[in-house]
Amino acid sequence: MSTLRDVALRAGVSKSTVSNVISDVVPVSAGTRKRVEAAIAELGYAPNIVARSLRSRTTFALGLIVPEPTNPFYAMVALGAERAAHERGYAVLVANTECEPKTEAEAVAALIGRRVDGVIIAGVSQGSRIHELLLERGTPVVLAGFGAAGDERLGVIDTDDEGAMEQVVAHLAALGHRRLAFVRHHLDETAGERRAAEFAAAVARRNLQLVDAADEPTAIAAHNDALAIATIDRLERDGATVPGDVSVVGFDDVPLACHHRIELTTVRSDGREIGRRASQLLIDAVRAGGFVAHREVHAAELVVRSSTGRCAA
Amino acid sequence: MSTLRDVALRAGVSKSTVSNVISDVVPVSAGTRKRVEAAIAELGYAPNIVARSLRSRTTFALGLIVPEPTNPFYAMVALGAERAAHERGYAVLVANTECEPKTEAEAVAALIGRRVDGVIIAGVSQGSRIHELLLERGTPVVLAGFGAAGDERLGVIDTDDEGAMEQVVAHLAALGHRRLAFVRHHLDETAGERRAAEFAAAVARRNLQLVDAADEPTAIAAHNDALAIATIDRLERDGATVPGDVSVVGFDDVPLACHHRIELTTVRSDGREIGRRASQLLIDAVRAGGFVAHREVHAAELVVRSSTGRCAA
DNA sequence: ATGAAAGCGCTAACAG
DNA sequence: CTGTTAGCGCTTTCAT
Repeated sequence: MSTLRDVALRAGVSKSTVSNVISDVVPVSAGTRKRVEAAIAELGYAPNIVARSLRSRTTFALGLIVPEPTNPFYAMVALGAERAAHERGYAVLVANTECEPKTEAEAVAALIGRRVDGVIIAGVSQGSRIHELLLERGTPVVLAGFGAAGDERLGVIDTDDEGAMEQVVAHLAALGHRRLAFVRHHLDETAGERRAAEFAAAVARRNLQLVDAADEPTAIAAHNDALAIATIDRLERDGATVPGDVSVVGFDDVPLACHHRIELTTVRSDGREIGRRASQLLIDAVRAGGFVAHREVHAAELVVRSSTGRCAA
Repeated sequence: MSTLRDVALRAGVSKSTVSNVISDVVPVSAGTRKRVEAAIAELGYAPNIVARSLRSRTTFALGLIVPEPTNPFYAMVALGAERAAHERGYAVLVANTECEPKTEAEAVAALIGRRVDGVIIAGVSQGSRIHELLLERGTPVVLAGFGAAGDERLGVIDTDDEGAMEQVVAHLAALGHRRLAFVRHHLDETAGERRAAEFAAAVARRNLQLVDAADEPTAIAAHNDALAIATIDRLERDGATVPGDVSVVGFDDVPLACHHRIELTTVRSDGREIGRRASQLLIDAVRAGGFVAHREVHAAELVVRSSTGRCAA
């Protein structure tokens, strides 16, 4: 593997000159530039980013913490974040935590060791303090797809759970439902916490009844589509019909939600855009040498299909 | 951010001694070790992996090229690979290519620049030569979840497409189907190519008819579950029934395949295990300082559900 | 416009 | 068992 030195020797110039033609910030005469470029091509030289990182004290690498890679929503967030990062010359170190606090801690330690310039967190276990650890170290952090109280230095690209749950409950109320339940994922995600709370708040605003899923609700909202579909499965295996006996609403609008055998009423959120935006804001902050310190909320839209219907009760 | 030097100063020892207690390969007296560990803890010191990489000429980082992060199968491969890598202290740089040759090329260039110790390719566009580029540079490569002709130096963790397609066609033939079709993904994946070929071969072995999907087959096998489910959708929207008029078989056994409204007959493959194994073999090869040069085929099992039935024709 | 020299933070001989 | 020394490959003043 050839180095700057090899290229310099071959082109008959100094290392600094080669560095200058590559970085293209200090002027270089047309002639030497040609010679250097020829040498680079002949040797198949590729700058060693590791050495550059050590010297420049920035790695041009971002960390990405994903709670459930299997959930298409997070896959989209990761996709958007990763593509946007690469477009700007940043690499992405991915850590899938499956919401296990131990794995989260290890992931953060690894990212710190590798001196990533910033970290995108797409989801964490409840009560996790990993973002604080990072901020304390001076590493900018952006939360993608969920919110968090607190630290001003944090970047937050959030989904409008409040607005979404308001739409969901309004829709169900309009269909005559009065006994509503919310089902959450088994994983300890912070996102689930808030979404459930917003649902409960919307239910309370309308003086409807919030019941347990096992307690014969006429409508159930799920934390995500996978869970909604599993809920339909369970209900129908138990002999109930959807939406005849019970209406079900999902969240995310995964590709399969529109399948005509499912026709899931759900909330559409644009994971890819959230990921892209998170990456963009993070890189802007890194370049400016500061934290992200910015919050924005992305609208989520209710998509009514056939898993919800008039309340029979 | 404190460095080795800071720790050494604080503990009143040399940098090498600190390095020795960290790497734990050269013996260090219990007393100095205590003092050094105390200093590390007090300073919150975390070794700079970038510097270590530069010096040791290995980055403890793997590249992972994913064609479609949205497909749960690839998500599982990525999950398995990433977790196995982290367990062994390796970081993972992910590049989602969406099977675009240009993106693939950029991803490989980025991985080379960052001097990853090895690369896992979970899928590439047809005719891609990126693995050769990597091997030429001396970087070990393993293909996860698909095969490729050629290079002895390659590692290949493959799915048994031949056996799988044999099972699929045997199942369909036993149900009386004689006009069979295979539908592929729009993306130019190399995997799709071979699976279609193995399907065609199995059909030919039984003297059945291979027809176009538009040409009224009584059974359709799809390259993956998403496609199979989309096919069911299309058929039923067009007024056909599944499996009444047409039987449909998928591939992968994604979580939703077993939903009772879908009950997709499909082939189960263990993406997570394939990813895990790919990582493991790659790291073994990296440590041994050579290429992977190993192929293995993971069995895939037909799971019969209700999207296939007796041929009505 | 180009070159010489210093050093990012670490590991690895080699002495002692 | 511990310290000294010499770089890994690059960028970056600072001269020239």
